[in-house]
Formats: sequence, C-alpha cells, structure tokens
Amino acid sequence: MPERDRHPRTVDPAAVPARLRSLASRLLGRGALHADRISNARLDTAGATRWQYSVLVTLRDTGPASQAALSDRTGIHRSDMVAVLGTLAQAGQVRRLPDPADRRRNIVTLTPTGRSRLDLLDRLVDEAQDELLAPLSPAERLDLVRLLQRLDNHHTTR
Amino acid sequence: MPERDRHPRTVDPAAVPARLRSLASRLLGRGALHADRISNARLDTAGATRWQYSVLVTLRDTGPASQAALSDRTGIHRSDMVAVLGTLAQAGQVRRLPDPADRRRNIVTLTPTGRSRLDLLDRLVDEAQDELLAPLSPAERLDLVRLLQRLDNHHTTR
DNA sequence: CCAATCTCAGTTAGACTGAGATCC
DNA sequence: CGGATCTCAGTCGAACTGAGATTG
Repeated sequence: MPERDRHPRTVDPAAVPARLRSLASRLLGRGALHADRISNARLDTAGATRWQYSVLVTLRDTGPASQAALSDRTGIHRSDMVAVLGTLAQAGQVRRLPDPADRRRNIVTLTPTGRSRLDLLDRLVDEAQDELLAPLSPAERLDLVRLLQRLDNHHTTR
Repeated sequence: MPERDRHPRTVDPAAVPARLRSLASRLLGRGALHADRISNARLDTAGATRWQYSVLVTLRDTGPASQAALSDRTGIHRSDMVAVLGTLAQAGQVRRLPDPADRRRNIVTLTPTGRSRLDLLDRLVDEAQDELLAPLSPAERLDLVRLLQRLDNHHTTR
C-alpha cells in the first residue's frame, strides 16, 4: 500500500483568488475533502469504512430492514450495498436472511458482534468529528450543522 | 449522453437515523454533492467545467502563471492541469508559451476570448451559488461561508 | 405481463501516483 | 549530477447506469 500524503490537493492558501476563496460551492467541496480524509483515517484504524458504519448505525437505530430500505436510509447505492453487506456478513456483524413473506428481499439484521463493533466505530467517528471541527466553538459547531441541515433538506426534499 | 436524475444518492429524509443526520462529515459530503451538481449543471449550459472556470478566474485575478503555480492556486492536480489547459488553449481562451527565462515551464496567459468567456461563466457561477444557498438569508450565507473558511484554513495550513 | 428486489458488470468524474523527457 | 517542470499512462474510491434473475 503506497504512502499517502496527509494534505493532498495542496493549495497555496495565500495565492487562491478571492473569488474562489469565498465560493460556497468550493468551500463545501474542500470541507467534504477534509471530512472524508479524517473520517476514513479514523475508521481505517479499525479496518472499517464509512459505508459499513452507516449501515451498522442504521440497523441499530431503525431496526432490521431490506437492502432497498437500507439504501434509502443511508444514501448508499443499491448496487454498492451488495458488497458492503457481503463484507459485513462475512465478518459476522450482520445476518442476511430471505424475507419469508416476500422472498424477493433479504432481511438484514445486526448481530451481537455487529452491535459491539458499532460501539467501537461510534467512538472513532466522534473523534473524527472533533478533529474536523477543532477550530470551532461548541456553539459554532451547532450553527454549522444547522445551516448544513437546512441546505440538505432544501435540496433533498425536492 | 444519458439523462441524469436530478436528485441521485436518493435518501428518505425521514428515515435517516438521527446519528447520521447530525454528523458534520456527512452533511459536508451531502452539501458538496448538491453544490457539485448545481455548479456542473449551470456551467454545462455553456459547455464549461468547474476546472476550466477555476483556471480562468485565477489567470484573471493573479495574472499569467506557470502550470505548477496554477495547480497550487486552484488545487487542481498538476497532472490534470495538462488536459484542462489543452482544452482551453484549443478554444483560444488561453495561450501557453514557453518561458524564455526558464524553458522548462510554460507561461499561461488569458486571451481576450478567454476574458469575455469568463464574464459569462462568472454569471453562471453566481446563479449556481444562489440556487445552492436559496434557503439561507444573506446573513446566514455569510455565516456559513465564514465557518467553512475557518475549517478550511485550519486543515489547509497544517 | 408488469413491478419490485437483489445482484453483477461496466461507466464516470475527480483526486491521486509514478515515470519519462526536458531543462536549469 | 541533483532538482523542477510538464506530460502521459495508469490507479483508486465513490456514485452511478443498465441488465439479468427471481419473485409477487
């Protein structure tokens, strides 16, 4: 595995034109980059991915579900869900059983192993949020989250 | 060209677990997705890309520059810069001349054609920002931009 | 027959790596 | 020679498309 730079997509902050520096779309992109790097790095210490984490959280919080329902709740594409669940099932963190009432679909459930695995990942994700939002005060973090939620709601619900 | 859904990565907003819904890293990722889609769509009406726009803006605001300098200022990887400049040069929006003082490097300059092209793209980008930030008041837009700038500065400058 | 579900193979744009050629 | 610089050919994870198989 090749060594990864810690700060790729390098920019010279002082030289970025003002027009670009204040574009919300650019800032969101860069924020997502930092967030992805930090989250991936933390989860990687346990050999996990964000997709795995999203699925485990969703199973805990909304209960057993079909693969299609998990896709709707996590935003992970139906086609990608197959492999994610394959990995989680392989590791015994999830069980995939055909629905007796509708044999087209699988009912996915969290196992005790998955449950305790999730406790670990929750801590790692908390650490990642903290590292990501380090320069902001608690009140500012709340402000940011609320503004982003309103943006997302607006663009998600038509 | 295949028709693209307007809201891919579809989620059922009501069914997303609270833990995920308030994760800053997730919200940044979704915000970037919306921003990318909106910006790409606007620029595409003129057959342009965000990379082309970044390069044109940078040339206008910080003057002629080498490809390496453009990479540092835009965040576009030096390897990808080659193709972007190739396209812009092909369209006569940019001129790429070997630096007489150091013939390893190209000096890239904005042409009058590129200059007026940029005026058009600036308007399209303004429209995109407006569509992206539609649910927020002017004061809230400023808040969001400033919070995101502080995040980016923190993670960019070591 | 039509629709939903799961699966699989392939595509895309963006960010990256590594290596060669050229020049200082 | 050691370093930049530009170019080119790939790699990689994330999001997506389309099509087949199975079931309702």
